[in-house]
Amino acid sequence: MARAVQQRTLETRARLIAAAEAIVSEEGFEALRVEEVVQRAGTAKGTFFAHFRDKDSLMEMIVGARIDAYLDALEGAAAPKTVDGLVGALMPLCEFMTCERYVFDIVLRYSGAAAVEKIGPVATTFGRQIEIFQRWFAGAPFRRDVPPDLLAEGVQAFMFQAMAAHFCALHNAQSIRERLAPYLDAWLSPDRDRL
Amino acid sequence: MARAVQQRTLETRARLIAAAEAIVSEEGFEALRVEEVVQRAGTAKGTFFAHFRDKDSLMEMIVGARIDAYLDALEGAAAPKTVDGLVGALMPLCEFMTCERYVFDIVLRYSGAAAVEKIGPVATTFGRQIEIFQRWFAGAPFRRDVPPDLLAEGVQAFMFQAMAAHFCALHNAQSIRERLAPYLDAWLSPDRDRL
DNA sequence: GGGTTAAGATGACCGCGGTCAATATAAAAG
DNA sequence: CTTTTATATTGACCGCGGTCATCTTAACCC
Repeated sequence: MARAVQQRTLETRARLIAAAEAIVSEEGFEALRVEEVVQRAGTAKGTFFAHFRDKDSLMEMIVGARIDAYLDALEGAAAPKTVDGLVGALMPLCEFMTCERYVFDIVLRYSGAAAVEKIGPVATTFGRQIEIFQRWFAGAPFRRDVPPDLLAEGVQAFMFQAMAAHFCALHNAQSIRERLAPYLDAWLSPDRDRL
Repeated sequence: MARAVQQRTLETRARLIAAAEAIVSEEGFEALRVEEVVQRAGTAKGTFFAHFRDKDSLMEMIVGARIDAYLDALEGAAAPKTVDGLVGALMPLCEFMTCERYVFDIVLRYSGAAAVEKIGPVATTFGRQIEIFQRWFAGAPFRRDVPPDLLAEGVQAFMFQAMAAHFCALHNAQSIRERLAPYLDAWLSPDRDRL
Protein backbone atom coordinates (compact mmCIF):
# COMPACT_ATOMS: atom_id res chain seq x y z
CA MET A 1 0.00 0.00 0.00
CA ALA A 2 1.54 3.30 -1.09
CA ARG A 3 1.73 5.81 1.72
CA ALA A 4 1.22 9.53 1.18
CA VAL A 5 4.28 11.73 0.71
CA GLN A 6 5.38 13.20 4.01
CA GLN A 7 5.33 16.92 4.63
CA ARG A 8 8.93 16.66 5.77
CA THR A 9 9.92 15.38 2.34
CA LEU A 10 8.35 18.32 0.56
CA GLU A 11 10.11 20.73 2.88
CA THR A 12 13.49 19.10 2.36
CA ARG A 13 13.01 19.16 -1.39
CA ALA A 14 11.95 22.80 -1.31
CA ARG A 15 15.02 23.72 0.73
CA LEU A 16 17.29 21.93 -1.75
CA ILE A 17 15.73 23.70 -4.71
CA ALA A 18 15.83 27.07 -2.97
CA ALA A 19 19.50 26.58 -2.13
CA ALA A 20 20.30 25.61 -5.71
CA GLU A 21 18.36 28.53 -7.10
CA ALA A 22 20.23 30.89 -4.79
CA ILE A 23 23.62 29.57 -5.84
CA VAL A 24 22.69 29.85 -9.51
CA SER A 25 21.61 33.44 -9.18
CA GLU A 26 24.63 34.36 -7.08
CA GLU A 27 27.36 32.48 -8.90
CA GLY A 28 25.86 31.07 -12.09
CA PHE A 29 24.94 27.57 -13.20
CA GLU A 30 28.48 26.43 -13.83
CA ALA A 31 29.56 27.15 -10.27
CA LEU A 32 26.94 24.99 -8.61
CA ARG A 33 28.36 22.22 -6.42
CA VAL A 34 26.18 19.56 -4.84
CA GLU A 35 28.18 19.89 -1.62
CA GLU A 36 27.28 23.55 -1.40
CA VAL A 37 23.61 22.91 -2.14
CA VAL A 38 23.25 20.39 0.68
CA GLN A 39 25.26 22.57 3.02
CA ARG A 40 22.97 25.54 2.45
CA ALA A 41 19.90 23.33 2.66
CA GLY A 42 21.17 21.77 5.87
CA THR A 43 20.88 18.18 4.67
CA ALA A 44 23.24 15.32 4.00
CA LYS A 45 24.62 14.65 0.56
CA GLY A 46 22.73 11.41 0.22
CA THR A 47 19.46 13.27 0.69
CA PHE A 48 20.15 15.24 -2.46
CA PHE A 49 20.34 12.09 -4.50
CA ALA A 50 17.21 10.72 -2.88
CA HIS A 51 15.39 13.71 -4.38
CA PHE A 52 17.16 14.10 -7.73
CA ARG A 53 18.59 11.39 -9.93
CA ASP A 54 21.78 13.39 -10.38
CA LYS A 55 23.07 16.93 -10.44
CA ASP A 56 22.13 17.52 -14.06
CA SER A 57 18.61 16.44 -13.32
CA LEU A 58 18.22 19.33 -10.90
CA MET A 59 19.88 21.69 -13.36
CA GLU A 60 17.47 20.55 -16.03
CA MET A 61 14.54 21.44 -13.76
CA ILE A 62 15.85 24.93 -13.14
CA VAL A 63 16.76 25.55 -16.77
CA GLY A 64 13.43 24.10 -17.87
CA ALA A 65 11.54 26.45 -15.57
CA ARG A 66 13.34 29.45 -17.02
CA ILE A 67 12.67 28.35 -20.58
CA ASP A 68 9.02 27.89 -19.69
CA ALA A 69 8.86 31.49 -18.53
CA TYR A 70 10.16 32.64 -21.93
CA LEU A 71 7.62 30.44 -23.69
CA ASP A 72 4.83 31.93 -21.59
CA ALA A 73 5.87 35.32 -22.93
CA LEU A 74 5.92 34.00 -26.50
CA GLU A 75 2.52 32.45 -26.07
CA GLY A 76 1.10 35.71 -24.82
CA ALA A 77 2.44 37.68 -27.78
CA ALA A 78 0.93 37.82 -31.25
CA ALA A 79 2.21 35.52 -33.98
CA PRO A 80 5.07 37.21 -35.87
CA LYS A 81 4.19 38.16 -39.41
CA THR A 82 7.72 38.53 -40.77
CA VAL A 83 10.96 36.64 -40.45
CA ASP A 84 12.53 39.62 -38.73
CA GLY A 85 9.67 39.68 -36.28
CA LEU A 86 10.16 35.98 -35.63
CA VAL A 87 13.88 36.36 -35.07
CA GLY A 88 13.24 39.24 -32.70
CA ALA A 89 10.74 37.18 -30.75
CA LEU A 90 13.17 34.27 -30.42
CA MET A 91 16.22 36.24 -29.38
CA PRO A 92 15.57 36.46 -25.63
CA LEU A 93 15.21 32.69 -25.48
CA CYS A 94 18.35 32.16 -27.53
CA GLU A 95 20.23 34.55 -25.31
CA PHE A 96 19.25 32.70 -22.19
CA MET A 97 20.14 29.34 -23.68
CA THR A 98 23.60 30.63 -24.58
CA CYS A 99 24.22 32.65 -21.42
CA GLU A 100 26.65 29.97 -20.25
CA ARG A 101 28.29 27.12 -22.09
CA TYR A 102 27.04 24.80 -19.37
CA VAL A 103 23.44 25.92 -19.86
CA PHE A 104 23.67 25.30 -23.58
CA ASP A 105 25.11 21.86 -22.89
CA ILE A 106 22.18 21.04 -20.62
CA VAL A 107 19.76 22.21 -23.27
CA LEU A 108 21.51 20.23 -25.98
CA ARG A 109 21.66 17.07 -23.93
CA TYR A 110 18.12 17.20 -22.66
CA SER A 111 16.22 18.87 -25.50
CA GLY A 112 16.30 15.53 -27.23
CA ALA A 113 15.33 13.98 -23.91
CA ALA A 114 18.70 12.47 -23.22
CA ALA A 115 17.28 9.77 -21.08
CA VAL A 116 15.23 7.65 -23.40
CA GLU A 117 13.26 6.32 -20.44
CA LYS A 118 11.64 9.51 -19.29
CA ILE A 119 10.78 12.88 -20.78
CA GLY A 120 12.30 15.62 -18.69
CA PRO A 121 11.45 19.30 -18.19
CA VAL A 122 13.67 20.62 -20.98
CA ALA A 123 12.41 18.13 -23.53
CA THR A 124 8.90 19.13 -22.55
CA THR A 125 9.65 22.78 -23.23
CA PHE A 126 10.85 21.84 -26.68
CA GLY A 127 7.62 20.03 -27.33
CA ARG A 128 5.81 23.16 -26.23
CA GLN A 129 7.96 25.27 -28.49
CA ILE A 130 7.00 23.17 -31.48
CA GLU A 131 3.34 23.63 -30.64
CA ILE A 132 3.69 27.40 -30.37
CA PHE A 133 5.58 27.65 -33.66
CA GLN A 134 3.09 25.38 -35.33
CA ARG A 135 0.23 27.64 -34.30
CA TRP A 136 2.13 30.65 -35.53
CA PHE A 137 2.86 29.15 -38.92
CA ALA A 138 -0.63 27.83 -39.45
CA GLY A 139 -1.84 31.30 -40.32
CA ALA A 140 1.29 33.18 -41.23
CA PRO A 141 2.50 34.52 -44.57
CA PHE A 142 5.26 31.96 -44.94
CA ARG A 143 5.75 29.09 -47.32
CA ARG A 144 2.82 26.70 -47.57
CA ASP A 145 4.34 23.78 -49.42
CA VAL A 146 5.33 22.02 -46.20
CA PRO A 147 3.17 21.44 -43.12
CA PRO A 148 3.46 23.76 -40.10
CA ASP A 149 4.96 21.12 -37.85
CA LEU A 150 7.85 20.58 -40.24
CA LEU A 151 8.36 24.34 -40.45
CA ALA A 152 8.41 24.44 -36.67
CA GLU A 153 11.01 21.71 -36.37
CA GLY A 154 13.13 23.46 -38.95
CA VAL A 155 13.08 26.67 -36.95
CA GLN A 156 14.32 24.72 -33.94
CA ALA A 157 17.07 23.16 -35.99
CA PHE A 158 18.27 26.57 -37.17
CA MET A 159 18.06 28.04 -33.69
CA PHE A 160 20.44 25.33 -32.52
CA GLN A 161 22.73 25.86 -35.48
CA ALA A 162 22.91 29.60 -34.81
CA MET A 163 23.45 29.11 -31.09
CA ALA A 164 26.10 26.45 -31.58
CA ALA A 165 28.00 28.80 -33.87
CA HIS A 166 28.03 31.30 -31.04
CA PHE A 167 30.38 29.06 -29.10
CA CYS A 168 32.47 28.36 -32.15
CA ALA A 169 35.87 29.81 -32.79
CA LEU A 170 35.30 29.55 -36.53
CA HIS A 171 32.19 31.69 -36.55
CA ASN A 172 31.83 33.77 -33.46
CA ALA A 173 32.40 37.01 -35.32
CA GLN A 174 28.68 37.07 -36.15
CA SER A 175 25.97 37.42 -33.54
CA ILE A 176 23.26 34.83 -33.09
CA ARG A 177 20.74 37.19 -34.59
CA GLU A 178 22.86 37.80 -37.68
CA ARG A 179 23.18 34.09 -38.25
CA LEU A 180 19.60 33.16 -37.50
CA ALA A 181 17.95 35.71 -39.80
CA PRO A 182 19.27 34.38 -43.15
CA TYR A 183 18.62 30.79 -42.08
CA LEU A 184 15.01 31.46 -41.26
CA ASP A 185 14.55 33.65 -44.29
CA ALA A 186 15.73 30.85 -46.55
CA TRP A 187 13.71 28.29 -44.62
CA LEU A 188 10.41 30.15 -44.33
CA SER A 189 10.38 32.30 -47.43
CA PRO A 190 11.97 30.68 -50.47
CA ASP A 191 12.15 33.04 -53.41
CA ARG A 192 9.78 31.49 -55.94
CA ASP A 193 11.21 33.39 -58.89
CA ARG A 194 14.79 32.34 -58.33
CA LEU A 195 14.39 28.73 -57.35
CA MET B 1 66.05 27.75 -27.33
CA ALA B 2 63.30 25.28 -28.07
CA ARG B 3 64.57 21.74 -28.23
CA ALA B 4 63.31 19.22 -30.74
CA VAL B 5 60.61 16.79 -29.67
CA GLN B 6 62.16 13.63 -28.37
CA GLN B 7 61.61 10.27 -29.98
CA ARG B 8 60.59 8.93 -26.59
CA THR B 9 57.73 11.40 -26.44
CA LEU B 10 56.35 10.30 -29.77
CA GLU B 11 56.52 6.69 -28.69
CA THR B 12 54.71 7.36 -25.42
CA ARG B 13 52.04 9.29 -27.24
CA ALA B 14 51.64 6.55 -29.81
CA ARG B 15 51.29 3.94 -27.06
CA LEU B 16 48.61 6.01 -25.34
CA ILE B 17 46.64 6.43 -28.53
CA ALA B 18 46.99 2.77 -29.43
CA ALA B 19 45.78 1.75 -25.99
CA ALA B 20 42.81 4.09 -26.21
CA GLU B 21 41.96 2.89 -29.69
CA ALA B 22 42.08 -0.70 -28.50
CA ILE B 23 39.77 -0.04 -25.58
CA VAL B 24 37.33 1.80 -27.82
CA SER B 25 37.15 -1.03 -30.30
CA GLU B 26 36.88 -3.66 -27.57
CA GLU B 27 34.49 -1.97 -25.18
CA GLY B 28 33.20 1.18 -26.88
CA PHE B 29 33.86 4.87 -26.32
CA GLU B 30 31.73 5.17 -23.23
CA ALA B 31 33.72 2.51 -21.38
CA LEU B 32 37.09 4.21 -21.78
CA ARG B 33 38.80 5.04 -18.50
CA VAL B 34 41.99 7.05 -18.32
CA GLU B 35 43.34 4.65 -15.71
CA GLU B 36 42.95 1.77 -18.11
CA VAL B 37 44.57 3.65 -20.96
CA VAL B 38 47.69 4.45 -18.96
CA GLN B 39 47.81 0.94 -17.55
CA ARG B 40 47.76 -0.59 -21.02
CA ALA B 41 50.24 1.97 -22.30
CA GLY B 42 52.53 1.33 -19.33
CA THR B 43 52.75 4.95 -18.28
CA ALA B 44 51.73 7.01 -15.27
CA LYS B 45 48.48 8.88 -15.14
CA GLY B 46 50.18 12.24 -15.20
CA THR B 47 51.81 11.37 -18.48
CA PHE B 48 48.39 11.09 -20.09
CA PHE B 49 47.60 14.66 -19.18
CA ALA B 50 50.97 15.85 -20.39
CA HIS B 51 49.94 14.61 -23.83
CA PHE B 52 46.22 15.45 -23.88
CA ARG B 53 44.48 18.40 -22.27
CA ASP B 54 41.82 16.09 -20.89
CA LYS B 55 40.05 12.84 -21.60
CA ASP B 56 37.55 14.40 -23.99
CA SER B 57 40.37 15.89 -25.96
CA LEU B 58 41.67 12.42 -26.77
CA MET B 59 38.17 11.22 -27.53
CA GLU B 60 37.72 14.12 -29.88
CA MET B 61 40.85 13.09 -31.76
CA ILE B 62 39.64 9.54 -32.20
CA VAL B 63 36.11 10.55 -33.15
CA GLY B 64 37.49 13.21 -35.47
CA ALA B 65 39.67 10.66 -37.23
CA ARG B 66 36.71 8.38 -37.84
CA ILE B 67 34.59 11.21 -39.18
CA ASP B 68 37.43 12.16 -41.48
CA ALA B 69 37.41 8.67 -42.91
CA TYR B 70 33.72 9.01 -43.74
CA LEU B 71 34.34 12.39 -45.33
CA ASP B 72 37.11 10.89 -47.45
CA ALA B 73 34.55 8.47 -48.79
CA LEU B 74 32.08 11.27 -49.46
CA GLU B 75 34.71 13.30 -51.22
CA GLY B 76 35.58 10.38 -53.45
CA ALA B 77 31.98 9.81 -54.46
CA ALA B 78 30.04 11.78 -57.05
CA ALA B 79 27.81 14.65 -55.95
CA PRO B 80 24.29 13.38 -55.23
CA LYS B 81 21.70 14.54 -57.72
CA THR B 82 18.62 13.92 -55.61
CA VAL B 83 17.59 14.44 -52.03
CA ASP B 84 17.26 10.70 -51.59
CA GLY B 85 20.75 10.25 -52.94
CA LEU B 86 22.01 12.87 -50.52
CA VAL B 87 20.30 11.26 -47.56
CA GLY B 88 21.73 7.90 -48.57
CA ALA B 89 25.20 9.36 -48.80
CA LEU B 90 24.94 10.94 -45.36
CA MET B 91 23.53 7.95 -43.51
CA PRO B 92 26.79 6.13 -42.69
CA LEU B 93 28.14 9.29 -41.10
CA CYS B 94 24.94 9.85 -39.14
CA GLU B 95 24.99 6.28 -37.98
CA PHE B 96 28.51 6.57 -36.67
CA MET B 97 27.78 9.84 -34.90
CA THR B 98 24.80 8.25 -33.14
CA CYS B 99 26.37 4.88 -32.45
CA GLU B 100 26.71 5.87 -28.79
CA ARG B 101 25.17 8.66 -26.81
CA TYR B 102 28.64 9.60 -25.66
CA VAL B 103 29.92 9.91 -29.22
CA PHE B 104 27.04 12.18 -30.15
CA ASP B 105 27.76 14.28 -27.08
CA ILE B 106 31.37 14.67 -28.12
CA VAL B 107 30.30 15.65 -31.62
CA LEU B 108 27.76 18.15 -30.30
CA ARG B 109 30.17 19.71 -27.88
CA TYR B 110 33.07 19.98 -30.26
CA SER B 111 31.41 20.50 -33.63
CA GLY B 112 30.90 24.06 -32.56
CA ALA B 113 34.49 24.01 -31.35
CA ALA B 114 33.65 24.01 -27.69
CA ALA B 115 36.90 25.58 -26.73
CA VAL B 116 36.80 29.02 -28.20
CA GLU B 117 40.58 29.24 -28.02
CA LYS B 118 41.47 26.48 -30.40
CA ILE B 119 39.81 24.65 -33.25
CA GLY B 120 39.85 20.93 -32.58
CA PRO B 121 39.68 17.88 -34.85
CA VAL B 122 35.90 17.53 -34.79
CA ALA B 123 35.26 21.19 -35.53
CA THR B 124 37.69 20.84 -38.41
CA THR B 125 35.72 17.95 -39.86
CA PHE B 126 32.59 20.08 -39.75
CA GLY B 127 34.36 22.79 -41.67
CA ARG B 128 35.37 20.14 -44.19
CA GLN B 129 31.82 18.90 -44.38
CA ILE B 130 30.56 22.37 -45.26
CA GLU B 131 33.11 22.59 -48.05
CA ILE B 132 32.08 19.24 -49.49
CA PHE B 133 28.39 20.08 -49.37
CA GLN B 134 29.06 23.47 -50.87
CA ARG B 135 30.84 21.90 -53.82
CA TRP B 136 27.98 19.46 -54.26
CA PHE B 137 25.32 22.13 -54.23
CA ALA B 138 27.18 24.46 -56.56
CA GLY B 139 26.22 22.32 -59.51
CA ALA B 140 23.25 20.34 -58.30
CA PRO B 141 19.59 20.52 -59.25
CA PHE B 142 18.48 22.03 -55.97
CA ARG B 143 17.13 25.45 -55.10
CA ARG B 144 19.19 28.38 -56.36
CA ASP B 145 17.72 31.27 -54.43
CA VAL B 146 20.21 30.89 -51.61
CA PRO B 147 23.98 30.48 -51.84
CA PRO B 148 25.56 27.01 -51.58
CA ASP B 149 27.24 27.72 -48.27
CA LEU B 150 23.91 28.51 -46.65
CA LEU B 151 22.44 25.35 -48.14
CA ALA B 152 25.36 23.42 -46.72
CA GLU B 153 24.91 24.84 -43.22
CA GLY B 154 21.23 24.03 -43.38
CA VAL B 155 21.95 20.41 -44.21
CA GLN B 156 24.18 20.24 -41.15
CA ALA B 157 21.46 21.77 -39.00
CA PHE B 158 18.95 19.19 -40.15
CA MET B 159 21.39 16.35 -39.70
CA PHE B 160 21.77 17.36 -36.07
CA GLN B 161 18.03 17.71 -35.65
CA ALA B 162 17.41 14.25 -37.06
CA MET B 163 20.19 12.70 -34.99
CA ALA B 164 19.08 14.42 -31.80
CA ALA B 165 15.58 13.04 -32.30
CA HIS B 166 17.11 9.58 -32.42
CA PHE B 167 17.97 9.86 -28.74
CA CYS B 168 14.62 11.33 -27.92
CA ALA B 169 11.83 9.52 -26.20
CA LEU B 170 9.28 11.71 -27.94
CA HIS B 171 10.41 10.80 -31.43
CA ASN B 172 12.44 7.66 -31.55
CA ALA B 173 9.77 5.72 -33.36
CA GLN B 174 11.14 7.08 -36.64
CA SER B 175 14.58 6.28 -37.94
CA ILE B 176 17.13 8.97 -38.64
CA ARG B 177 16.69 8.44 -42.37
CA GLU B 178 12.93 8.82 -42.16
CA ARG B 179 13.31 12.10 -40.34
CA LEU B 180 16.13 13.49 -42.43
CA ALA B 181 14.52 12.95 -45.82
CA PRO B 182 11.52 15.28 -45.40
CA TYR B 183 13.71 17.94 -43.79
CA LEU B 184 16.16 17.98 -46.64
CA ASP B 185 13.44 17.76 -49.21
CA ALA B 186 11.78 20.84 -47.78
CA TRP B 187 15.11 22.59 -47.41
CA LEU B 188 16.63 21.82 -50.78
CA SER B 189 13.62 21.54 -53.03
CA PRO B 190 10.80 23.91 -52.16
CA ASP B 191 7.72 23.32 -54.29
CA ARG B 192 7.48 26.45 -56.40
CA ASP B 193 3.84 25.95 -57.28
CA ARG B 194 2.61 25.55 -53.73
CA LEU B 195 4.60 28.21 -51.91
C1' DG C 1 84.08 12.53 -20.29
C1' DG C 2 81.53 15.77 -16.69
C1' DG C 3 78.25 19.53 -15.90
C1' DT C 4 74.09 22.07 -17.04
C1' DT C 5 69.48 22.61 -18.56
C1' DA C 6 65.19 21.78 -20.50
C1' DA C 7 61.83 18.18 -21.67
C1' DG C 8 59.45 14.23 -20.10
C1' DA C 9 57.56 10.97 -16.73
C1' DT C 10 55.87 9.96 -12.14
C1' DG C 11 52.39 8.90 -8.55
C1' DA C 12 50.53 10.73 -4.35
C1' DC C 13 46.97 13.73 -3.91
C1' DC C 14 42.62 16.47 -4.59
C1' DG C 15 37.73 17.73 -6.04
C1' DC C 16 33.46 16.42 -6.80
C1' DG C 17 29.66 13.51 -8.35
C1' DG C 18 27.38 9.59 -6.91
C1' DT C 19 26.39 5.02 -3.79
C1' DC C 20 24.75 2.31 -0.01
C1' DA C 21 24.35 -0.03 4.41
C1' DA C 22 22.93 1.71 8.55
C1' DT C 23 19.87 4.63 11.14
C1' DA C 24 15.92 7.56 12.31
C1' DT C 25 11.21 8.87 11.85
C1' DA C 26 6.55 8.95 10.62
C1' DA C 27 2.34 6.41 9.91
C1' DA C 28 -0.43 2.07 10.00
C1' DA C 29 -1.61 -2.27 12.56
C1' DG C 30 -2.48 -4.83 16.73
C1' DC D 1 0.79 2.31 23.95
C1' DT D 2 3.69 -1.02 21.40
C1' DT D 3 5.04 -3.22 17.34
C1' DT D 4 5.58 -3.28 12.58
C1' DT D 5 6.57 -1.39 8.19
C1' DA D 6 7.25 1.91 4.61
C1' DT D 7 9.62 6.13 3.96
C1' DA D 8 13.44 9.61 4.76
C1' DT D 9 17.91 10.79 6.13
C1' DT D 10 22.67 10.15 7.04
C1' DG D 11 27.70 10.28 6.13
C1' DA D 12 31.53 7.27 5.32
C1' DC D 13 33.03 5.61 1.18
C1' DC D 14 34.08 4.93 -3.83
C1' DG D 15 35.26 5.98 -8.83
C1' DC D 16 37.35 8.64 -11.82
C1' DG D 17 39.05 12.85 -13.96
C1' DG D 18 42.59 16.03 -13.32
C1' DT D 19 46.90 18.53 -10.76
C1' DC D 20 51.55 19.31 -9.33
C1' DA D 21 55.91 19.07 -6.82
C1' DT D 22 59.44 15.93 -7.64
C1' DC D 23 62.40 12.95 -9.99
C1' DT D 24 64.53 11.07 -14.47
C1' DT D 25 66.36 11.30 -18.83
C1' DA D 26 68.02 13.09 -22.96
C1' DA D 27 70.38 16.66 -25.40
C1' DC D 28 73.59 20.41 -25.64
C1' DC D 29 78.07 22.79 -24.21
C1' DC D 30 82.84 22.78 -22.74
